[in-house]
Amino acid sequence: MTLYNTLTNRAEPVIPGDPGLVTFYTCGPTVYDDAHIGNFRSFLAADLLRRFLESPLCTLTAADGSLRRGPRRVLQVMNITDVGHMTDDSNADGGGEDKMAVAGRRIAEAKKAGKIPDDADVDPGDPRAIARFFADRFLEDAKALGLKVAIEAEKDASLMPRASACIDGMRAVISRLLETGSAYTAGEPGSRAIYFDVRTFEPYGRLSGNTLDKLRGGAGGRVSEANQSQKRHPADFLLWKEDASHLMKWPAPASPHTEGWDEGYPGWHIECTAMSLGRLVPGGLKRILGTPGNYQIDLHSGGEDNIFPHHECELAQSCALTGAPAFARHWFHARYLMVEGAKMSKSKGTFFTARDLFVMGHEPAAVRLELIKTHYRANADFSMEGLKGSAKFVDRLRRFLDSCPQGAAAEQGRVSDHPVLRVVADALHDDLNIAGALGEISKWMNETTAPTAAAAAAVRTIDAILGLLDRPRAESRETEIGVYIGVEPDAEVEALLAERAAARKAKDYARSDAIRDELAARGYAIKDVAGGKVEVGRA
RNA sequence: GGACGCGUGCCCGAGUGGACUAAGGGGGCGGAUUGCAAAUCCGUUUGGCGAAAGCCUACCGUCGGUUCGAAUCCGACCGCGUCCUCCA
Repeated sequence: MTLYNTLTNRAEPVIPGDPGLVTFYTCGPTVYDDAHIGNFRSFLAADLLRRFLESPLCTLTAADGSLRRGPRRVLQVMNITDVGHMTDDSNADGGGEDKMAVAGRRIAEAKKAGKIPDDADVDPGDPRAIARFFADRFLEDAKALGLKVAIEAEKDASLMPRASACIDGMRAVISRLLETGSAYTAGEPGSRAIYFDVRTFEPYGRLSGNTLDKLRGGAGGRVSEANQSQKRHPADFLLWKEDASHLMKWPAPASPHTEGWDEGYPGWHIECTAMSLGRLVPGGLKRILGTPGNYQIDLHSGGEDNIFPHHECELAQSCALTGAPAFARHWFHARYLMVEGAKMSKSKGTFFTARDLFVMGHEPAAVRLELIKTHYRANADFSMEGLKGSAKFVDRLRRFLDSCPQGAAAEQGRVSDHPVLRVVADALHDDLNIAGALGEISKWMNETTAPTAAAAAAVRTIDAILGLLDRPRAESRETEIGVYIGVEPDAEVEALLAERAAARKAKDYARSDAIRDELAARGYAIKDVAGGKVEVGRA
């Protein structure tokens, strides 16, 4: 399989250290608000890649150049950032208001406005409770959308580590960086800082193209003069900040340089080094700190905005820690999501969280497909029209599978040498060409008028990658006359349906059509189904 | 100023040198079905002529170039998106 590698700016074969086990770190969410569909686009792109790597359809190159067919295991870790980071733009290096504090205010306001139930178990004054609240909601959405790492984390919570639970690891890494001279301390007592010394890491800038000579310090308008002046180089980044006023704080990393320091908090980049290497390298940080070695992970993913500074800095401090020539073999970045042809915007009403869409009645499988169906390296356009198309595809896939004869249990989901699997695999091997694969699947379903048990097996093999058929569906509730899908049965609707049934019986079609219009005006779409019942959904 | 990704038909999106009069989907239009709808199925969707078979004729951001041949390779330009210490 070839995949674009941000580190080298070209599509390259994916070559894991161990062809039977791919280690994959995905930069996860910061849980001070609900994740929006743009966040999920990047997580789902990583999920699609992960599912393909696990598939029997995926062939990878081993380090010795031989080809290895799947299936294989993917050990994927996704962090949850629940340690507040600064909000004050002019003070991005430290200071400013803790994001968790802002989230607390938002929760208090949401409760007042009735958006979150009053009895919701969250204390707006407790940052840990806020983080837990949003982390739980994130996991619900992630599982609904089929993020495999979130589903697995139900059984093994270590796959989605909380930053707040990994502070010791970060402190140990920082202590080591101080010890080896990759980091230094600066500042006045009470607000001292530990910075990474970028000039000690020669390849700095290789990932993002922002090499030290090209960086235009402050071009983003987010650095403060006060902080910049105490650094040895403007690009040096924060590893630790002494700040006893911070809501979430811990003892400083142990070091001769930090004696007598007050409590503080870790910098933005260090958590991912601690959690990725800590969870993905066998033996974890203890082994890395104890025994020198070429410790690397296979894949690292995130959104395009993570490339700089986050991943550049993470790479630098990780390599400084391990002494290895590389940190992640392959860097995978998804581009931004647009909505209705433009940037997501709250004022234009094009800003959606995943749960916004679920509440609007869109099923998770359709949302998932809409978010994965565009190549990860293009700006995808999320549109309501596209979402409808995605829902249709999901329905078509379900109906197709239902029309297949049920083969022997052993046949189901077994790897088969089916022609459609070959063309789908060809597309996905080529830099994860999902749109090409979906086109082939559509064409195949059109051409297959008499599906066999082998076709069912092929669909299951494909769906293990697409992740559509196992998603939760809208609940349906039956009454005497109606079948309510994704909406609550309602007495007024019932009365209208009964009246319409009577009108139709009397062939008073003018009246029956007027009732349909009336229901549409109230936001209900109805359709007559077999057995004389009426299906009621959202318009 | 620097680094990076992208630009395809009404819309979304495959295609990366010859099978492109451009896969697949959506939408539109026509038909089957339905009291009418919805859903589903079939056909159609550059423009011109034609009752029709068909004939002529477009197109891949723009302009150049390479080539027997370009959506595909090269150059310049334009546009969209991201980053240059919050961010997927």
